Amino acid sequence: MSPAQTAPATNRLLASLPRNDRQRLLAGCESVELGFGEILAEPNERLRHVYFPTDSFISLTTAIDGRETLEVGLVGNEGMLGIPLVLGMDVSPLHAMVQGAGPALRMDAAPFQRELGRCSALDRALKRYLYVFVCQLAQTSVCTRFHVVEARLARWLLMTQDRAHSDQFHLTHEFMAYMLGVRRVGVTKAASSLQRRRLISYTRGDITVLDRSGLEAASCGCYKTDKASYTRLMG
Amino acid sequence: MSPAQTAPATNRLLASLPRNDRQRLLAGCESVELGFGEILAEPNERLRHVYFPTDSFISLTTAIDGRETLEVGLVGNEGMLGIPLVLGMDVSPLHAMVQGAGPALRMDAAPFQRELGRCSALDRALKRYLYVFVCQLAQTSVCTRFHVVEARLARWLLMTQDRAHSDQFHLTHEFMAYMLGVRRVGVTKAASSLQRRRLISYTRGDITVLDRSGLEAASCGCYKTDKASYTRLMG
DNA sequence: CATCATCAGTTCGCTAACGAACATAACCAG
DNA sequence: CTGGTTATGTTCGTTAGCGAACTGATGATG
Repeated sequence: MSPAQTAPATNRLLASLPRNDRQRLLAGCESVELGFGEILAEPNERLRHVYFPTDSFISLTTAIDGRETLEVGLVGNEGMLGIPLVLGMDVSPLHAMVQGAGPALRMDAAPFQRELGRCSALDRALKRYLYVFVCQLAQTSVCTRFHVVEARLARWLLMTQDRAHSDQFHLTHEFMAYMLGVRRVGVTKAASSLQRRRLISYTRGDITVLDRSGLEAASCGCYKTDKASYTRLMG
Repeated sequence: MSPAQTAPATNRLLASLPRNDRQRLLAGCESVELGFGEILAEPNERLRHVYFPTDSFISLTTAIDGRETLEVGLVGNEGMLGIPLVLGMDVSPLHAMVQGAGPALRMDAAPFQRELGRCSALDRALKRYLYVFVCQLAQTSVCTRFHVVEARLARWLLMTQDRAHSDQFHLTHEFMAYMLGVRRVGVTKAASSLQRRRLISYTRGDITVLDRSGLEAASCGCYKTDKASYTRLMG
């Protein structure tokens, strides 16, 4: 098993901007290395930075009643962490935690907001991204309500694989349970079923996607729906 | 039983704008009467108008697999239908259906977008509203995942009452089941429990809230969370 | 007034997921 | 190699909600 696809270590949102704008933005960014489990935002706290993942990705979750948790969004190199700033708000409504360790570009909130006001290409791109984000959030709500754990897990693995730019990554059942808002036992059951079906394999947190199209078939339609809305809108 | 609270027949979003801006906007609006069940937007179709409910309210839903449905947002006189236009997109990702019949102000999409570009107070107000909307959408996801039908129904009744500006309104179990994404039977069970507890009463779709604070206690914390984020951000 | 449609209540068997607890198994550090 | 920690597997009894079907009641309509 080779480490599969290589990651383009750029942020696609930034890459889509006109050269001048992009370079000015990059000049205002610093490169940082995000570590697994690092908390980048907490609900009702100020957002001090925005992050453009290049080869890392970040999980957005909501907690409730102290115990229960659910992932409501995932930010990889197709996006940005810090969406509220696009709306002129500097407080995060969500938890943001690093799920895939790796490099990202970081910019302070204040200069970022100045750039937003100045650079209409950036503003347009981020509005578009926010729109897609909201679509996917709505989709996730319904999915979470109606689809069984195995299908939801399959979808989640595909979304993760997309952002990891690799067919293998390290995540435990415990962690996935947290993201999907189910018991660890529920993930174990679903995952071992997917493994029996030779769609994935794993040992002690090392997950490999063996059969991507099989996994798509095992997932609910929500994965394809999300992907379609992304490509339609972000090209 | 008196018809309870009287409705302020204004749209609060518009009311919050500076006099000049407000009057220019109102000049561009026409008054319309929305009928129950009327469809104002369909997924992947163009938004031809925005609506500012004055004494009506609108349900935003997502469907999945053709059958299953879930309400993901509710727009009353505190808001506006047509949020994608704020992001420069003219396609609705959601179904929008009139849940509470009554008057609203309507504006064509094109002049609305011109106003958005011109009037920064409007732009700011709508961004703020969108932010609140996203917060509530995330909250709804988790709520839908973790809370039992009876608590979710209680929450939903409170949200509806807020937008109906009255302690009574007309909606069948069937309809509520559709909004909550559960079977009609599930709503019947939950509603009759709330009725036994003297929190509400109903016959053939005529619902009366008898004990609002009791209903708040019966609901999950999500109602208060939503309300808090609304008042904190929109004043 | 008779009929029909709508709305609400109830039942039955079933399933996905739950909470709790315990059982392996792999890896890690001393 | 040993004991501790982490990751996964399994079991047991319970529960909320499901699909399907049927019953009763209230209003509206002809």
